Amino acid sequence: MFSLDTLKKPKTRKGRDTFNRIIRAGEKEFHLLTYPVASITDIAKEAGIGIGTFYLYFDSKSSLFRYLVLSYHHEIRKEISEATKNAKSREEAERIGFRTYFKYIFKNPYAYTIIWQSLVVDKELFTYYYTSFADKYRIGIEDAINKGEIREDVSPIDVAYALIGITNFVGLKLSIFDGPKTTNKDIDKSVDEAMKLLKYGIFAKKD
Amino acid sequence: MFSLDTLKKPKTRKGRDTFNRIIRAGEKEFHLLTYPVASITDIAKEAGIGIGTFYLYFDSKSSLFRYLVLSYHHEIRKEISEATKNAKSREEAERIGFRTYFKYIFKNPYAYTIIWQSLVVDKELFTYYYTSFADKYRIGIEDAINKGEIREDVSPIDVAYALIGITNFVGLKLSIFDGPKTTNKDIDKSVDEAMKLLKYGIFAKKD
DNA sequence: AAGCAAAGTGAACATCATTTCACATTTATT
DNA sequence: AATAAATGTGAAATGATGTTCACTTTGCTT
Repeated sequence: MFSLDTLKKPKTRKGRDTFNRIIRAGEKEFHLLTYPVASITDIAKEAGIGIGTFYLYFDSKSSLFRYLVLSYHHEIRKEISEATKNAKSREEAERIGFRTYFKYIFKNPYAYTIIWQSLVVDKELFTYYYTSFADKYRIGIEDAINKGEIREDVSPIDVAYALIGITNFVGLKLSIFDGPKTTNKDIDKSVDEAMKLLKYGIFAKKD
Repeated sequence: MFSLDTLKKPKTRKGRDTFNRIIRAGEKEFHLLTYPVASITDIAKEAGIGIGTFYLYFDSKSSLFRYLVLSYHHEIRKEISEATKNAKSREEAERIGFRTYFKYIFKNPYAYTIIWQSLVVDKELFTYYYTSFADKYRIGIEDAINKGEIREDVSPIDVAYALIGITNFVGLKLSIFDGPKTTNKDIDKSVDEAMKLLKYGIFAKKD
């Protein structure tokens, strides 16, 4: 249903270079101007190509957008799954997952707003993006419950959405609101804070 | 900077009725079609008015959108602040806050997508919406820390964003992904799950 | 019932963006 | 070198859409 296929794949080095320039230009323009404002003319100009060249590789403006969102989806899942592969515990996996996610959005500063824009540009894509993400997460949580690492009395799908919410909004703060003044130290601190929440909750213990 | 003022306020019953019809039509069309696709013609048709009438009350399409987002912002804050006014503890306040928020988004099924769309339609508005929300939340958390109800070792602003993230994504699931098949019971269950997370974290205790 | 402010209208205007296409150039292959 | 395949181009066709404005209707007030 949602695939990364494009209208036409480039077959030479030159073609691949142009294709990549379109991708990079699309990211930048969609991020900076937002989808409805960014025009194909803008994107072509930023990529240093003619308008017709754009339509050599993509059907339409929306098809480029969709390609970008699906690329991020694929990459983020891949990076998190590889990074957590050798985790010794669910707790360690969660910490690495947070960290990998935050690192990713700083390595790809345009990804964040583009993914969120999908709610406006293509509601089904947005739904696919988050429901499939949540479902994968849910399965991991169920496994951890079976191994006795996560409490049995939690609802895996609710926890999945809660954790996705935490990463998304802490990520929103780090990358959009605080933006370029965010340091690696800030990222590490936010990971620590999120882990504290997962480990101890937030309330003071009565004693 | 961001105010709820409109181009012109209606002065008669008839005018107020028309104004309200524009608001309701705008909500519906922006939600169903998304901002860039929903046209003034659509909105006017849905409201049962002429196009010119629209411009009697609003400067532009974007100004109606902004009015809607700011109304939600105002209403949500008001409802939560009133509902939690007499809470006996921070824990109770958090529970009531979750519940009030979820109830609100079911009472206003179009609010959700419209607020999120502000990232695309008006980035500054989006930033204002969430940063001011987070800041208010942060202050509440700091107060609770001072009263010894929340642990001293947490970062209030990070916790604020984490909690906003939880409500937003659990709310997303309830209202957009699961949609109309969500019952009151489901809402209560999600509130319980979120509270468990805040109280105990998610990991099993080693014993 | 006159007078006036408020409310209402939609054709026409001014833009503007996506996409096509006939043609040009570059690169790979024989 | 010749030929085919791939890549590149941008003016122009096409199709909207947001907004204005000259004008009409409604309803309140005296």
